[in-house]
Amino acid sequence: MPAAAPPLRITPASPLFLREDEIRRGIELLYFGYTAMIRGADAILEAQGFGRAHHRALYFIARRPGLSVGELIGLLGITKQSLGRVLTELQARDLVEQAIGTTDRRQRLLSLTAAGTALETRLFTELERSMARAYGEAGQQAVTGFWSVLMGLVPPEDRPRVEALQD
Amino acid sequence: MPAAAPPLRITPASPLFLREDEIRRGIELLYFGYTAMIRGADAILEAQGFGRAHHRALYFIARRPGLSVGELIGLLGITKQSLGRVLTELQARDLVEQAIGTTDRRQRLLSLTAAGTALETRLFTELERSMARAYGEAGQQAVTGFWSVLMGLVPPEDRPRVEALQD
DNA sequence: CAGATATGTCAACATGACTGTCCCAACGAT
DNA sequence: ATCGTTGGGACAGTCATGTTGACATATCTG
Repeated sequence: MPAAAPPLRITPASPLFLREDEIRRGIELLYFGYTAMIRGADAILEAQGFGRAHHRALYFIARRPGLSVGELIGLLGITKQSLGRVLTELQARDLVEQAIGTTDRRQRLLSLTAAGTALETRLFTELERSMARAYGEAGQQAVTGFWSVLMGLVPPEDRPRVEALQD
Repeated sequence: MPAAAPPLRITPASPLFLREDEIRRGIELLYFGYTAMIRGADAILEAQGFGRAHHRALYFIARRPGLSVGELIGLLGITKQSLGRVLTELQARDLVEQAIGTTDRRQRLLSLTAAGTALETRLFTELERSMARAYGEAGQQAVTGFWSVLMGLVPPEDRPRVEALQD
């Protein structure tokens, strides 16, 4: 059972919820909410000499162990040169390891080492703290709305890739 | 009246909506949704030789005309040196102007020129296109949930600053 | 008047993205 | 079996945007 919701006073969207004011409210909350959630992990990363780019790579490798370099590039939306540096550093620190692809031997399938899993868990726990508090304050129904709007922001052609993360 | 919602199949949050899977879903949707919304304006910015930092400054100056440099620094969460470079460039291009503070003459109150307003409007229209589509697909009630969760992500001590943007 | 505050500026540096190029190994089809 | 394509790695240079630190100036406040 979820804890009783503390009083989070949110003005509901009006029937005219496509007015500029309400659009701007969404833009601003998305900006501040996103940066607030991310910020929690920054101290851990900095202590390790890593940045947010390393975090994103760790996150998706943890989420889809055995994914190929190309798939990770697609998820992150960056170039292979940009990812290359990050991946090299994570491997040098024994947080990420590669395996030769089984069906296609050109592929390098990425996974976390035990140390990598440990770090990713610490980072995830930070994000989880923010997100769980927000979910708990807002309630189950609000969470569904939150997901709906965010998925609506993703261009339809990119949605399958996001859905595919959900097993 | 809003257009009939197209079929946006979103699995609702389960009663156990604080499980790791559902937390991860929120993290991922927040990441992909945020980047998708932002991306729309990038082409306009690049054509002008600007980046996202310029966009954020323009956005908040448009939102709160006459705000001081210190207030803008607080909203953006960056140092005055970082903002200084951005602001200098925007002023050199006659998009932003300064006025001496009325009650405190040390303050520089920022506002957009006509050209600045024109550019900000173009950029906003891009964001609005994404956001309005997402709102429309998800519906009024989902928008309220979207706002609730995002506000819950913002640390309570930072919430007044976000609320203050809503007039 | 003295100290604190708002802002500006110069310099050095770090991160993380980009483009462009070249390379090699492995796949796939002819 | 050769050949074009693909997955991945490596090197070089550049750019945007953030950081710290130090110092200057004008103005406010006690």
